[in-house]
Amino acid sequence: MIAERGLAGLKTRDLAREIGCANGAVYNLVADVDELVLRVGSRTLLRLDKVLSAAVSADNPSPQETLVRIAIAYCDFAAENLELWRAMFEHRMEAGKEVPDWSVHDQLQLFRHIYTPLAALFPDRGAEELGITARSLFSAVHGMVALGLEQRLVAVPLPALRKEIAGLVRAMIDGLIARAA
Amino acid sequence: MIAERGLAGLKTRDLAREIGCANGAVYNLVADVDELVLRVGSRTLLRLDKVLSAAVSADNPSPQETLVRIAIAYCDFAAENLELWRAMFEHRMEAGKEVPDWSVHDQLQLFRHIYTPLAALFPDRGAEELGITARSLFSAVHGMVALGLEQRLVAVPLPALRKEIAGLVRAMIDGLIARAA
DNA sequence: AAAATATATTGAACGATGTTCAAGATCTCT
DNA sequence: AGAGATCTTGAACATCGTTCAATATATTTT
Repeated sequence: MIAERGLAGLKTRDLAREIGCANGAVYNLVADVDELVLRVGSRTLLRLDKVLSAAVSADNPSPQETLVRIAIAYCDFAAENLELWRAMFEHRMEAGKEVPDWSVHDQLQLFRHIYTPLAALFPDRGAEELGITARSLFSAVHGMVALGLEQRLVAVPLPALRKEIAGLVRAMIDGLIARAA
Repeated sequence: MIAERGLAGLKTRDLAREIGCANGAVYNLVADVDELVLRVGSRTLLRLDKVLSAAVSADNPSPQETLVRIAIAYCDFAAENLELWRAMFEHRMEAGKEVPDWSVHDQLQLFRHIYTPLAALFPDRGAEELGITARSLFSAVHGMVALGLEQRLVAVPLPALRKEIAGLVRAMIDGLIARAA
């Protein structure tokens, strides 16, 4: 239902009807909608993980090229799974509640796709520094994808967006290498 | 109320009580909450615009340095106006409704802070190409600020975030110049 | 096989929320 | 002062997520 109608289009009553049970029966499977959304998010992250792995496994590209491919694959996945992907970032917990550990874990899991090639590029750097760099790289790419796929402002065609992202990643890596030298 | 309790903490009844009028009277000032949020957003954007202007007006920095300062100022503004700033990006229109022109205009207005120094850096490029580059730069910085200020995952202290952003902007510009040569 | 216990399902009801609207109050202009 | 326009009120509506006592089903025990 999220994939078809977006996060805002997910209603427990519609969901119950689609499943074929009563309103209240939804709460036998899930504590509340927060958990439901997070569970869907984890499935989406798992599919994303496979896509990212597949994006580099074919040949053995350089760390730089690996990072570029990861970014492009991320962009493509977001475009092809727009609503599911958006739901993960649009969703906010009910006031006061924390994101459960299993969900945080599933999110952090994906950073290894960025962390590993970064570590190969900068063997001298510590784990914490690499972690921050990985987060920065991801955030920047994520921002470009998020606003690029939002039709609200300037509309950018997907091929142009992919090219922009590739340029950004290459520029960031070059910049990091230059400052390391 | 958005600044204090966040976008999700804005309720029309509380608002009416705070203003000192009946529930329904809110709708004499505003068509619906969507408009209310957008109006608040426009005020926030106006304040942001002033901050960005002030960030470069003192001396006369190079275009590169100007872009770095704009990015840092954007980060600082977001940190100091966290809920108001978040509200602008978290808010989604009611299903089927489009963002009104005056709001889109107020949003696009800010791009000149990025566009102008970019145009100085790349005088040969056309308006459309510059527009795309400006959007990319903004998206990348916005992404870093958005995820950086979100405590959910890895917590990054503000000074570290500012340094990361400055590095990203410099790297992107260097990369753009290198490819232009 | 029957009774007893545990579990699952139902759908009406609750509380919160955005929004509407007829009735009443207030203001404005002649 | 009176007529017409405008504003204000607060009850009522529709739509949500969520709860829960009653009912139905499944499992275990005797």
